[in-house]
Amino acid sequence: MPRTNAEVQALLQEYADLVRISGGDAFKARAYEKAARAVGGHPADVAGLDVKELREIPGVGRSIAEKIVEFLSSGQVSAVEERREHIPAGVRELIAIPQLGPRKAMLLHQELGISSVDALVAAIHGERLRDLKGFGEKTEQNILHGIELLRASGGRILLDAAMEVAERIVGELSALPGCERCAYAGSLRRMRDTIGDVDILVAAEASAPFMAALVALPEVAETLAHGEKKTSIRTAKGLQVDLRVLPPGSWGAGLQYFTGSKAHNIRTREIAVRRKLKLSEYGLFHAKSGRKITSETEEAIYERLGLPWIPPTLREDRGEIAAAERGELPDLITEDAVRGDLHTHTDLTDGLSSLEAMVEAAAARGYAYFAVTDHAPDLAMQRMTQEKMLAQRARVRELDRVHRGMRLLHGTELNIGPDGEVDWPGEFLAGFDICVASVHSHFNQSRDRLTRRLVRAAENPYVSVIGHPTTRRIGKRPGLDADFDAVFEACARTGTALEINSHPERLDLCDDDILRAKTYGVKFAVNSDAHSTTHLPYLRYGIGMAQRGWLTDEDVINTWPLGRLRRFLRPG
DNA sequence: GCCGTTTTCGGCCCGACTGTTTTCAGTCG
Repeated sequence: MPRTNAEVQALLQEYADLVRISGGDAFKARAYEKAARAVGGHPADVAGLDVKELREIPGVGRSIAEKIVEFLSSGQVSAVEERREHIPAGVRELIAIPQLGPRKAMLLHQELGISSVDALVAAIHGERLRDLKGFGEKTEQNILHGIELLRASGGRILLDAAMEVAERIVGELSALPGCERCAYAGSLRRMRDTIGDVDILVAAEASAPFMAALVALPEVAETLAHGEKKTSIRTAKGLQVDLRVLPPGSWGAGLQYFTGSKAHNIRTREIAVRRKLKLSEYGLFHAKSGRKITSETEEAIYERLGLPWIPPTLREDRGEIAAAERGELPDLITEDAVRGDLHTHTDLTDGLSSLEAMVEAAAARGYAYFAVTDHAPDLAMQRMTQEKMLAQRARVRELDRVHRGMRLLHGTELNIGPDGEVDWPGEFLAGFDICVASVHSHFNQSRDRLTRRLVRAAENPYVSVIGHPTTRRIGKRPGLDADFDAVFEACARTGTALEINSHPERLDLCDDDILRAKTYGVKFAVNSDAHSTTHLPYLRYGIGMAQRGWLTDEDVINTWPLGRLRRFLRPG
């Protein structure tokens, strides 16, 4: 997504929140929210568009277009500033807590003067909430639980947000004279699902110009350290970025060291010690003489430790060293190996892009096949009908004839009901090329019931893929409390694939689940769940998760040729 | 605030669940 679009999206969303908190017109708030989403999913950069061009974005009318133009020219919007004056930023933070919405947040502020999460926790412990109208003991407990959840992410941020910052900084620093190498390392290079801080490495003779360039970046809110070897900043959004400049000869050792994980590095250093060597961020040395053996590339360092190069996504001390020693590292799936996306939406339901635009964007990514899987009617807000689905199918078949290089599959994302049932009867499901089925409601059922529900969905002959199986939303909602071993076993038995949903807020299944599921012999599908053409590239994050789960092409059905995929999708 | 093949007003995605009420407001997907 272009950076400006993301900024405008955040601003419009903030305005929507502020309208809601101040008790303004709910429809007005919704209009801003809708426009925020539309700008976020708009394929072209909004920077440089005028009012007339902006109004062509669906959901953006005169008033919002003018606010966007004001933002583009001055960096702020007076209407937003005005509302910010009346509502402390801390009050808006409160609505990030699950179970706590704008009305309750405003009541807390007005009645108890609460304007931060900390103050809220103190008020709950002082049992001051239960006297408010609409609050009770149970509400206090729910809010506390929500805060725990929010804090469980430990201030870590989502993978895509960190990636965006890191790639932009790497781009800026790479362009400076004297830059021999530049890359991000750390948990971002290992593609963990959330990121604590961003580590950036530069190989250059002189460090000062790079340090100066980092602190001068526009998104820097605070400089935490500014030295010769290391400089740290914090961005306006609270993300810490550490920059280290290494002598070009130490590049490989530095990259290996700062990529981690800590546990992986401990293992590699132990191997070095056994070989009477010493490994540090400066290189691999003879323990006794201190003479340097190598430091220029990661490959050379691993080689001198008697190991093949280990992909960063495996460096978690989960058996990768032993596998490397035996020459049994998996031949990991790559994004290039993916032949098509099997879970995407259009503006027929809650997507932002038309069918035609989604198909164009998929073709541009070089896919051999592409499935359109809009929501089924039990997600009531989508107002789906059989007639709408059949009309879409007819259009998909037409487009399929036009796109000779790419086969289009017509599918749907079904809702797994409270007892494992899905939206439509078998006769209608038989008409789809692919059915993904996902849980979208009743998250708090008992463990037994949730398990039976998912198993029953896997046993449905028309269901080929279980979408975002745990339904977690990072920092917002934990995964379902079900017996997933039973679910994985059922999927293996019935030939139902488990999705690796690539949306940065989901990444579901996550790496640990994938590793466990794989032991049952399950197949997987790495999908974007795109709701806009701009979301199709999310696939890279799902691929990261799949690599962290040690998956190969063979494990993932959407790397397979179309014929083999179709046989897998066949009901039964 | 947006939108329009019932078009410049009067609708706006709908339904369920929870915890608080005693007939409903707030939150969520």
